[in-house]
Amino acid sequence: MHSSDVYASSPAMHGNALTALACGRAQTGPSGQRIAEALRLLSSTVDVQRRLVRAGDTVYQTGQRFSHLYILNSGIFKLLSLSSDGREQVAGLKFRGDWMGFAGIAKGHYVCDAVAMDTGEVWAVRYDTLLAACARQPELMMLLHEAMSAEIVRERETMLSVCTLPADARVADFISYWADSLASRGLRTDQITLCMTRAEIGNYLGLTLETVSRALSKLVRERLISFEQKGRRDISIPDMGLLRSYAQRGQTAAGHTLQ
Amino acid sequence: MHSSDVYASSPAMHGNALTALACGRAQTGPSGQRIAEALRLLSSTVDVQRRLVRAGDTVYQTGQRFSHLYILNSGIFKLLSLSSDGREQVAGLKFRGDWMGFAGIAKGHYVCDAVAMDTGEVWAVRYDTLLAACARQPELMMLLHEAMSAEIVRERETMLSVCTLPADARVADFISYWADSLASRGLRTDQITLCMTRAEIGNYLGLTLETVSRALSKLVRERLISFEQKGRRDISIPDMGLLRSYAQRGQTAAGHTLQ
DNA sequence: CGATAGATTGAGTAGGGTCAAAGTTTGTGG
DNA sequence: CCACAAACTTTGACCCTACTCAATCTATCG
Repeated sequence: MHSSDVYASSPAMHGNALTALACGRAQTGPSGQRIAEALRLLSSTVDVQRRLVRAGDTVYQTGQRFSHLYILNSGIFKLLSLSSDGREQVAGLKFRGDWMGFAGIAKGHYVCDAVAMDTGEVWAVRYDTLLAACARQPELMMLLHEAMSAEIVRERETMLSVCTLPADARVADFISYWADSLASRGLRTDQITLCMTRAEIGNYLGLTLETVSRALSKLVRERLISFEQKGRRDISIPDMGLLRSYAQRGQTAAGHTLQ
Repeated sequence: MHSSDVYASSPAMHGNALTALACGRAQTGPSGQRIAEALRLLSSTVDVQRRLVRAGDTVYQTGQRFSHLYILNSGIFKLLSLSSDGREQVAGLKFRGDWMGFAGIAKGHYVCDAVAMDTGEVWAVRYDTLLAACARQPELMMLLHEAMSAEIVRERETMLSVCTLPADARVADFISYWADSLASRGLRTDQITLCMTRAEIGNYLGLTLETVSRALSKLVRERLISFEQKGRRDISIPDMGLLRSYAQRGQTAAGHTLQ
């Protein structure tokens, strides 16, 4: 088999297009099984350094010299952007199978803090080693490119949400996104735990914590979500479809029936 | 020279970190000379298909099967995101040396329209061919990764701007970004031509066209920019530093002296 | 020269920010 | 095990920024 055969049908081969269309939303990463495959390929091809983390642990920090990429095996991370003038923002959320540190490639240093929001395990891979391995292993290179591409896709979706949706819909969209992220990793989505404070969610969505709180209360009132007893971080989603359509159409859908 | 030597110092080797720190803002791409080098490397390594475009021409459209990446040799492009429910957004701006189509890698189809806003020339490269070439040419692979990484960085900066800045500062930040993009390609920045309507700028920044217009008027009043006679698309920037600090600090800086 | 697309500006409004006061959880130390 | 503190959340009242609607003005092009 000549090497060019391997590349020939790369995008279609993995069937991302179909998956994405089917669920009506882009995926931060490949589906559950694909993630497992990807992790297996990675760990069998390059030397990974495993590290257990607990909520609050930082894997890398803004300004540190770029050297490794990190792949999330379990747990949930947030990326914190810090601008030169002190503004801070949650720039992204990472789940199992996601990569972290891409932005460092172009700059030579990390441009975010990567902070665990949960116990979990990250794999560190030296970037130079990875490049060398990619040259030998086309599948690995494709994997890497898909991961970077997926990050670009996700960031655009976030932009679209932030720029075009009113507050309530933005929060609904956020919850849908979180649930989809879990779903594409084979986890339950009827009941999810947001391991973020209202302030963090607001920061991520360009809203204040009060507005997030009000939006959540409104979603509860409209029966699109409900809180579990004891603690307001466990959310039940009776009908993902309803929630998602609310997010997409702004409050128009509910607006003309209830308000 | 063994191939692993080539990878060893990849990020530092290109000196992006220094450049970025010096100008206080991330670059969408490498500096003028580096872009020329990159384009030379690309055209000498893989088979590029050159295409001249005029304002309004579309290079690829949402939904088309992904097959090529596009590199901008001259001109300015916008990327248009189109969500399933009809919301539309200018998702990015592309200048000489920038790549287009990355988001298609993960999805198998393009997720934006790429539209020329000016006459220019784009180079099309088959993605499968490119992958094969990357395996042989480490420099090419690094180039590609840096371009994808730079896009991620830029998108994060946009998010930060959109989520944390008031309207006037956001517009100021946008103009600074445009000027920086030109500067890093060796072009004049004291006088620039925004080839976008107020509606497009507003859409990109999550504002209405009226708000953009008012913000521009305000910037003129505060002498941070001025319009050229005949046409309100040619903008003079007497002092980039002032404009940039206005963008970063919101209107606080001007607020306590003028208002 | 009119027609059309784009830009500016004003007036009124509403969505979301700000400030403030309680209420809930979680965690810690006695 | 309880009490207290600290962190987080909710809700209300008020206000301001940016959106909406509308009129007018300016360029560009046939």
